Amino acid sequence: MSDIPSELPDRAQLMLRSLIDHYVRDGQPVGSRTLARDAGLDLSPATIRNVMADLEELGFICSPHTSAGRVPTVQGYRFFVDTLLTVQPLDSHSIEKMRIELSLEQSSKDLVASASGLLSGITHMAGVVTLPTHEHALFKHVEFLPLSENRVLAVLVTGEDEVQNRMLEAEKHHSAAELQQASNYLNAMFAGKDLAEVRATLLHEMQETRSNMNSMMLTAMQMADQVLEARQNEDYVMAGQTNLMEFQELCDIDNLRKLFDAFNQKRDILQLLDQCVRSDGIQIFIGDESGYQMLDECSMVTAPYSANGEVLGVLGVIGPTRMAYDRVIPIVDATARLLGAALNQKE
Amino acid sequence: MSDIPSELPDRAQLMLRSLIDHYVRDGQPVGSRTLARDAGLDLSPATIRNVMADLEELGFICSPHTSAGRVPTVQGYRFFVDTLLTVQPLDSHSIEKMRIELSLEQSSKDLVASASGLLSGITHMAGVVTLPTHEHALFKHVEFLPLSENRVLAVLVTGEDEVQNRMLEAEKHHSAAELQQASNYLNAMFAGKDLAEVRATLLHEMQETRSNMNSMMLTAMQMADQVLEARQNEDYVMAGQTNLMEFQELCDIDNLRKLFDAFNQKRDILQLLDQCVRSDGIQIFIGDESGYQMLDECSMVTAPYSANGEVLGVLGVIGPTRMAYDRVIPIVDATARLLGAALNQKE
DNA sequence: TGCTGGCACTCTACCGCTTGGAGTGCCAAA
DNA sequence: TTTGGCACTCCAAGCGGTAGAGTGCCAGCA
Repeated sequence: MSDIPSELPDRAQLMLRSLIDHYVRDGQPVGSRTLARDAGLDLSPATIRNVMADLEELGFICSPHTSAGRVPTVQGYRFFVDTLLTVQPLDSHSIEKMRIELSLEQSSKDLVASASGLLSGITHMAGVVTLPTHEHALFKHVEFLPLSENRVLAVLVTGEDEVQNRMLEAEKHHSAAELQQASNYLNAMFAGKDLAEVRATLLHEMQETRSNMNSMMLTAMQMADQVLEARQNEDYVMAGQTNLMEFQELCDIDNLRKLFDAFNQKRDILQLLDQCVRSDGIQIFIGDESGYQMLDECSMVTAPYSANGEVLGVLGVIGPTRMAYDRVIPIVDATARLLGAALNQKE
Repeated sequence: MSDIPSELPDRAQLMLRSLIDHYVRDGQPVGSRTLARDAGLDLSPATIRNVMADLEELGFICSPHTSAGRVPTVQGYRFFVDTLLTVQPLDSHSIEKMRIELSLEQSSKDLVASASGLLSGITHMAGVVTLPTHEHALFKHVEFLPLSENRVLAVLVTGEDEVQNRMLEAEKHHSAAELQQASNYLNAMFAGKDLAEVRATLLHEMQETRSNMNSMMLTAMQMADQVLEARQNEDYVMAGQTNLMEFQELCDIDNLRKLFDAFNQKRDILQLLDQCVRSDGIQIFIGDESGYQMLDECSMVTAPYSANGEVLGVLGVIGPTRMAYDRVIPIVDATARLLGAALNQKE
């Protein structure tokens, strides 16, 4: 639609930036007079109005009604974020608070919760952090315990003492001794190996050498396979949802309900977050860019976090479209790095 | 304050009941004309007004302003619930839905989630179910696994294959063999015993016979003690919180936030639910009776649920004060019984 | 050509006023 | 004891007027 957005005159860019600054600060449509006063351009309101008309034509701003000021559109924010934005360095107080909070000795699940709490606490919006995938965690130990009938409890210890339980249905009842044998076998074979590698080896072995295996080995492998198969428990931890109720523009009870339902449902949000794992670096969805109606009035700023060079998950902030991107981006960025570091340290 | 509430004339009782019926149905203050038409008393509005004045004096109803109808007060609802209410039998469709949902084979945690979902689904309000306490569950099996440094992973299997992990900090590093020995000892000693009994025995033994124990036994007991000590993970599962957004009277964004914060915080709600465990049977908090400000506009209907004659937890419904108590009470009651039965069946 | 002041215009938010409807309380009569 | 009647009160909604904010356009100026 727009002809030469990249060649938008400096003056117009400056004005757009100033307008967004203003609007983010106090949520009111910004008029030409205000902008003339504060944009630092030393132009009369009339001139400002001319430029604003141009910006409106380009789709970067619009006015709610004839005699209101202008408000940034999604495209306006997008242009701002992509080409005008200069991030504000994080204030030392916040960063210190984060560092301390995330350097406490705690399980990775607790770390994730802390990170989520920090994000929401510092930004006064909603924080969200996906649980780290264990794709590349190390197999450390597995233990099988007999339960009633054919059920077997599998306890899998990975990487840095992360523990997971899983209930398996076996084909027949196994005694504690049999199961002990099976786990010994697996532990001897796989300890210290990468989980993905373990899985691959398992599948391969089961296909290739099936006939050569004794029944104990086969049982062990089948059960291990079940344990590893079911580990796709994608999930996230969210904090500060209620912060979003403070924002005027989100206070439509109907939309608020859709939003909170989506948070509880998790499916859509997970799908969205999933898109952010791949893009390495900050990813931003502004307003309806997300494609989900309940997020039409919201923006989401995310960053993947990683340890040992492996991306483990995504974290981010959800808030109103009218958010201080220049402040939020470094916060999300820093949190991702600190969380990664904290998880790394555990290894 | 009121002199002879128990001797409230039949006619007045009938009117209060009819007024509450009306108000619950459409949320508007009820006037004398409406009541004259529908209360089935064949009296003129003027007479109705006289009686209404009495009810107002007793504190059972009040009018928002001079020329509005009357609205039940908390005391009005209380009197209604305590002495006027005749519960409506549950429609067979709902009860069947519940029975099916809760008879599926699932872990007790999932059962609790299902029950919570059912409560909110059927009542269109928020459902809440505390996790079952395991106080009286049976000790089945314990397993210790060595992790890094001095940490030990304890896996406790109770009653009907409920599994719990716990991370322990030991005083020194233990080998897998040592830990195996310890768990063997405990399993032999306590398998099949009541958890509370196990705990008591442990404490007793550790005090009395400390000097006679070998170090393995001592270690085993200390660790077992740690495992059982930290099992007070009171928690609840909630569903349908967003249903509450549909109610006009709760739509004050400020109060809504306080409410949702309380739901997330859990502490206050847990404390309230805790009061309901003791009272055997339906317990109802109407409006500010709960003592928590964020629940001033809400009522809570709860019932304890139990299996094997032991109370395991509480479940209930949270909704606006203006709720159909006669419909909600049997739902809560039935859910408690069905959940208890489902948990029972697992044993 | 670009900038500016001036001016007419538009729209919202707010205030005060009026009106209709709903419901009450009280009183006198049945 | 019940009832119809009546005066009264209050809210909600509609209406007109006004002030304020902001716009678009235009003619004049550098």
